[in-house]
Amino acid sequence: MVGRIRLDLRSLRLFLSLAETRHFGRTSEHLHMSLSSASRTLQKLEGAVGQRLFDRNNRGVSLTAAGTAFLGYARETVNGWDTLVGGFRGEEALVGEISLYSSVTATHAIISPIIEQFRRQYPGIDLKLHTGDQAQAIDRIDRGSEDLAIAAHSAALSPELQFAVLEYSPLQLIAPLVNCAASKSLIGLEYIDASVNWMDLPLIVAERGLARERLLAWLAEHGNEVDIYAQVSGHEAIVSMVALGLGVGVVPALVIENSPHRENVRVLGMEPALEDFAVGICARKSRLESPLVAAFWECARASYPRGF
Amino acid sequence: MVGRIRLDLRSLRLFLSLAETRHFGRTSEHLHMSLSSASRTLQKLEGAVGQRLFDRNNRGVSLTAAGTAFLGYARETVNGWDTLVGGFRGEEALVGEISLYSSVTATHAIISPIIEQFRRQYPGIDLKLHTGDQAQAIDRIDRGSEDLAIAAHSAALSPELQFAVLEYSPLQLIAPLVNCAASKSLIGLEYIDASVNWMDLPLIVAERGLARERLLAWLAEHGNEVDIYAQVSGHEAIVSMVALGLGVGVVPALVIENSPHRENVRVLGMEPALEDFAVGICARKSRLESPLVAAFWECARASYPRGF
DNA sequence: AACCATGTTGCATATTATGAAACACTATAT
DNA sequence: ATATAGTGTTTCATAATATGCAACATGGTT
Repeated sequence: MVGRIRLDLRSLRLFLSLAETRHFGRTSEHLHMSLSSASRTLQKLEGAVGQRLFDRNNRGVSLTAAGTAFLGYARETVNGWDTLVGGFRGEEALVGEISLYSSVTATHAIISPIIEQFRRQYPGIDLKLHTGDQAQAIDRIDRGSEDLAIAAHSAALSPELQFAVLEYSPLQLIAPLVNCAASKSLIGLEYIDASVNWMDLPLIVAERGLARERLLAWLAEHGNEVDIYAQVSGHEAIVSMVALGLGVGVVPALVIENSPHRENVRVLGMEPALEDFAVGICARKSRLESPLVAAFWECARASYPRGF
Repeated sequence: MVGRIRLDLRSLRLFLSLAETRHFGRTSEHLHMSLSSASRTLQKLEGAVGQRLFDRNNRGVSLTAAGTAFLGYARETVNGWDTLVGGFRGEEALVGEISLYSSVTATHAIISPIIEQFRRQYPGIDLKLHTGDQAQAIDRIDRGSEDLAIAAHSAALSPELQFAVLEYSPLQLIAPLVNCAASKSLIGLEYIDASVNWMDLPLIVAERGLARERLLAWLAEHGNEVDIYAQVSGHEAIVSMVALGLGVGVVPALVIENSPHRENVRVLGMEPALEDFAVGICARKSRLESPLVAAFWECARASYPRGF
């Protein structure tokens, strides 16, 4: 329809997210839309307003004066809508959407009980679940492209982030059960001891993340030289490859327990043991100001009382 | 996009208009959209809100409790947008749209100078011009389907309406120049006098409206019996038919002056003369509370200083 | 010069909005 | 009891808009 002024909630949510992230890529991830669509949608909003709301350059975007003026209106309109519609749905009911990043394993093993309670208590909140390598979790939170994530606690956590441990999962070394070079090297062994020659053990490690860091630190400290056979993205893939007899690997027990291949691998002890994964939930402190994000946080706390 | 919450300005404007008119037909006219589209759009808004905003019945609609609660949010959002965007466009600038009803003739003859000034002063206001038979003008204002209209002043004007005369246009009897029965009957005559037999003059009158009323009253008072040959919608059509030699008719001078057929008709005097048309601008007093509607009203006043 | 990271644009396709026409329902007039 | 009028709803074909992939443009870094 020609001459139609286009203002809608999605445009306003895009505007608000971009004002916070100042990065089209992160905002498009956050809102689960393509970068080009985000760019186009903002251009439409700017056309309707008749002003540029953001300056763009190759380092990202920044709010213009008009954009700063628009912020108040956008917040009031979106918050007013959420409050009003939430009020219709029931006392203190919340309405809107939040995003959560998790690995496939954590989705089944950790998030399931939280989601069960969350959906019951907050039917008006739309949870956008994004799955991938948990090694990226903290980074995605840090750069604002996800509201929440399930991650392993890292010592070097930015002060802008809030972390709450839900449970601990030991890092375990797994070997294949199938007859292969690796299982032959480890025949009859329950622990990795001095008799084991690491060079005979093709090692499958994560491309990045805490499991990798802790394993490499352990190996450096114990002076063993190893043959890193493969570097893969995601613990689940490690379990698959070990099960196939391609080598040995180190993954959280949680991943083993939830793998379809768990009966094709065996756990070997390591002395000393690797430090446990402190698996928990993470969000930017600024995002926790949102009642929607806070609601999920509280459900996580309630579902894992021993964790927090 | 599934699950998308649809709130946009057009939906809000629809809601606000319907809250005022309580009639889908008038609101769809007001917003220049089809009735089915208005119905569908409101249903979408109600879906997004999760509540019925209007009860419908065969006499129209009424606000529900949820609808009443939604009113404040809708007004603030629409007014906030107009204020903000207007502010971007310049000090005191107004943004939005208004509707105006007028005959084709009045558009050229009366509205042109107003529009010229209006567009210069208020580039942010979108004027929706709706043309048709001016006899419907007052009715359309009365039932809320137009913001403003150019109309002939009527004695029986509702107190809810505001009228301002812009100029006077005499009602004139016109006869064809072409050789036909009517022109033969009037040959050599400059005035309708006692020698004229009205039964020899096929009369073309408006279906309704002030011109018709005044003509019929005049004829009743002067005791002449007439042959009403045709009843048509719109003064412009009367001029066309008279020019074609189909009969005589009574129309405002304004219409004659602006007709492409004005050189094919001649004006005959009537003693006593019919009362002039007081052509002016009309709006509901409640609509004049809108700064946009008031802005147009002020431009009309400025363009016709002798009129108000 | 090559590469990287940012955002923009062209274009084909998917999705949604739209209006004409038919429909459903109720009140009113005959 | 039947026909008509007035209200809003639904079906369906078409128009309009949104979307994402891929290519592109630009500037900074190596």
